[in-house]
Amino acid sequence: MTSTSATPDAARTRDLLGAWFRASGRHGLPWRRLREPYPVLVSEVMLQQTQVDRVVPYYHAWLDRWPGFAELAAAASADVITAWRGLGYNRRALALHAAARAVVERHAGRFPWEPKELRALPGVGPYTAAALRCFVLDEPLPVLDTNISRVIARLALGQATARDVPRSALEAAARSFLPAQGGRDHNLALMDLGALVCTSRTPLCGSCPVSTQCRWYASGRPLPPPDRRPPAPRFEDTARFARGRIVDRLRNGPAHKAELSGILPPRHRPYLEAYLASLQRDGLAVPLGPDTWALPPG
DNA sequence: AAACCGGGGGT
DNA sequence: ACCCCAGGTTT
Repeated sequence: MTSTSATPDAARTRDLLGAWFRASGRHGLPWRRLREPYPVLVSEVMLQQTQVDRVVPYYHAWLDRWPGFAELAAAASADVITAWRGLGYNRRALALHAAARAVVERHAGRFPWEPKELRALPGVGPYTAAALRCFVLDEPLPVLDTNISRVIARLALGQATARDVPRSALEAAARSFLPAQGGRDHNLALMDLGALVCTSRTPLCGSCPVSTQCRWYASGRPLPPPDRRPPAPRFEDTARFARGRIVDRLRNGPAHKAELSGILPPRHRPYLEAYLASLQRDGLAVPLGPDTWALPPG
């Protein structure tokens, strides 16, 4: 069939995508094309649910302070949490710290590339494990982040979003486009296309290098089915907001419970004990005395 | 499968 | 006001 085919041609799609990537990819990102696992792991964990532009300065500061697994493993938890200020999802900082210690202590400083051991590192799930092997070792693997998932859902499956597509279907479709060898530039191209052109809200199909291959474009870009989740509560009313406030105060040093209560909106104050217990469970706070709390020293 | 986990920027 | 983001872990 021709360009009116119902399904994209894999080789043609790869070629068009590759040419676009060489001309328009985000080649300036500092973690691109590095072949060592440490800086790539740092970038990947920082990029979990945090946008690229905000990660860049943190990435540089982090590598400057802790240039390798050994240095990070030797750091104090409190310093790691403090350096994470502003990135959000503070448990990721602890995971990265614990992963560095696992590499040093459990794997004798040798990065565990075997999938099972890789996935056992704290903070390394399906995406990050595939990303590390693909971007550092240049292996042809499906790498399904939110951007690539959306591109594959549209291009290969004709869906407006990846929301209702089973992961197995996304994997199979992504695999069908992979080159026989390599794969780093291919997946980076898909990722950049999703970030720069095939965006979630207002995709720029007029500027898309693979619109002629796209099933979603060919079918007139049908809208996604309506999302029928209940509306989320105001962020200021969530435990996440209160926990974030507490951790941010502890970054300045130990604090008495009365002060911690004072920095919370009144609506949260009855739950201070519960918030502190959950933070202690997560390793983000420890009691110093009966009523004084701090970041974990270890 | 669903809930939980922060914060900032874009629209 | 609402959406989005180089997800992972726990239940």
